[in-house]
Amino acid sequence: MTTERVDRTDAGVSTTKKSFRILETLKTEEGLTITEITERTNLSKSTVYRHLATLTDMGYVIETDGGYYIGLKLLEISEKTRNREAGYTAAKRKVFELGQETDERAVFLVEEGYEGVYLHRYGSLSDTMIGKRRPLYSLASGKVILTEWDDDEIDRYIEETDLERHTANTITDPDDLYEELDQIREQGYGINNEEYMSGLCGAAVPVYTPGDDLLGALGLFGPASRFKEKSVQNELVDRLRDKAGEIKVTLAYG
Amino acid sequence: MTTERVDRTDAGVSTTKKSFRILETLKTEEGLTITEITERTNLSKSTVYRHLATLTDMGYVIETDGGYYIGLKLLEISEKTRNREAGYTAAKRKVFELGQETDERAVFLVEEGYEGVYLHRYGSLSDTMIGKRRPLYSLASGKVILTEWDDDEIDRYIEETDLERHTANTITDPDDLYEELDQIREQGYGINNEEYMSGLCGAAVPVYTPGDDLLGALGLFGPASRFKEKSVQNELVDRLRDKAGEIKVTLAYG
DNA sequence: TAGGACTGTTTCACTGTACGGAACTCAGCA
DNA sequence: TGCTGAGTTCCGTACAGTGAAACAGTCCTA
Repeated sequence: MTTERVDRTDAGVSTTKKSFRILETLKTEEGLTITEITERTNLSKSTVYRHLATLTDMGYVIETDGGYYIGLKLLEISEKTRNREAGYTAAKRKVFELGQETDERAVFLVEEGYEGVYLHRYGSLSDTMIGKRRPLYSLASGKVILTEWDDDEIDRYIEETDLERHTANTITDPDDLYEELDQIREQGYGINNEEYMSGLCGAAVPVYTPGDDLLGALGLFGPASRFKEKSVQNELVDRLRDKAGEIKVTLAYG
Repeated sequence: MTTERVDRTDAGVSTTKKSFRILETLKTEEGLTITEITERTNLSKSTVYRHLATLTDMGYVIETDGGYYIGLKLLEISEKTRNREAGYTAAKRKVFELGQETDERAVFLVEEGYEGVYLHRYGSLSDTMIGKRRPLYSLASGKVILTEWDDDEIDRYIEETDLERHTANTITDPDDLYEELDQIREQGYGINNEEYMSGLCGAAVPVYTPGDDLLGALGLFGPASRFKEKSVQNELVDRLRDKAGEIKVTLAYG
């Protein structure tokens, strides 16, 4: 998965892994009891009890009405990552503006470990995508990020990633991907033509720092019915370009 | 170290604590090397190495250019907490609108463990407050939350909290706090009169679910110079009330 | 009201493992 | 060619994490 991954599974602390296994269990199902966690993790009841005691003691887990929940203290740690770059924070605001102005879903995506991670988003209230990881090759924003890498890096990416098919339109052939990236480079934006989920299209542009380093990708997506229109695409791309430019300017001149 | 630990939490896993100690070290200082973390944590180098190996293996920590960073995978877990309640997500949008419309800093605060935690915020790009914890009694939004508790709970809160003084205006006397809460209940909003940081004032209103449960508090804050004006306060409070109402409506009718 | 069926909590002996120190590799540099 | 200071690996040992089982509550049902 990640680059230059050395096999050091031997050197590790399995206790920590168990704690995180519990946390991840609580991520998918909140409000579980000790015995429920026990069933889901294949750990013994006393082990779960002890780990939860530690985690609640530290404030990372909260107990309410006999159910365990992930505490807000983790926010403090993870939020740090969302503000590592000043541009990330600037992007947050632009994502919001994009969403409000276009009434489409807007996202800001960055790469980590050869995957796309949503850092910011504007969209429906029911579902958040923040922190979710998606394959770069099947997203407009992901492909845009790929275009910024040099050839060696892209080769390595393709080698380590299997271009899994998600829809009929997913790019699964490396040559097709190279070609697609060339086109994106040429036109300056990427399009997702129902490549990750059928019925869902998107458009994205790269975001640069004042020093012209890649910060991430700014994207809009919505139902294919709307996004198929070339005129709609053009309008959205123009808007995306404006916002990406504004981020750069914000960073340069405060 | 020595024998005879007075730790009451005898049931716990200290290994997990060590892992989190490393994570918290990386929270305050990013990009540290193994030896730097060793110095800061009083753990042995091999221990730090082993913990980092596990954490990077799980993706919670990222190694780049010999420096260690907190990975975005923690976002996936912590973001869950920010969306536990549908209202939290609705509040996010309203915070943004408030910020845009008033050009002041806007926040949405909830309570956890007798502390106020910022869930959402709109403000300057340089500093994020999300996840930060503040004493309830010294914030407009915090006091608003306190008013919603019954007397027993407030008594217990005051008993367990020492009303530490932050500025000349901080409420440090329990009786004064009771009185203040009464006033807030009466007028339906809270004011922070430079009680946490001198020069900084704020206003806040409670946010309710359609079932009239307290969701959190919506607040605006800014320099005392502006917020001292009664007319300004009234205008901001009106706006806060509108937005709080909109959250309720959104939850009720989608 | 007793008893069953659940919880969560605690105890305890065992043993697996996390630990620290030291040895090792490796890179940069004088 | 050493020297320094990184990261990595090794290893014996202490001890902390472990699971099973016993214990303590609580809520039902009969």
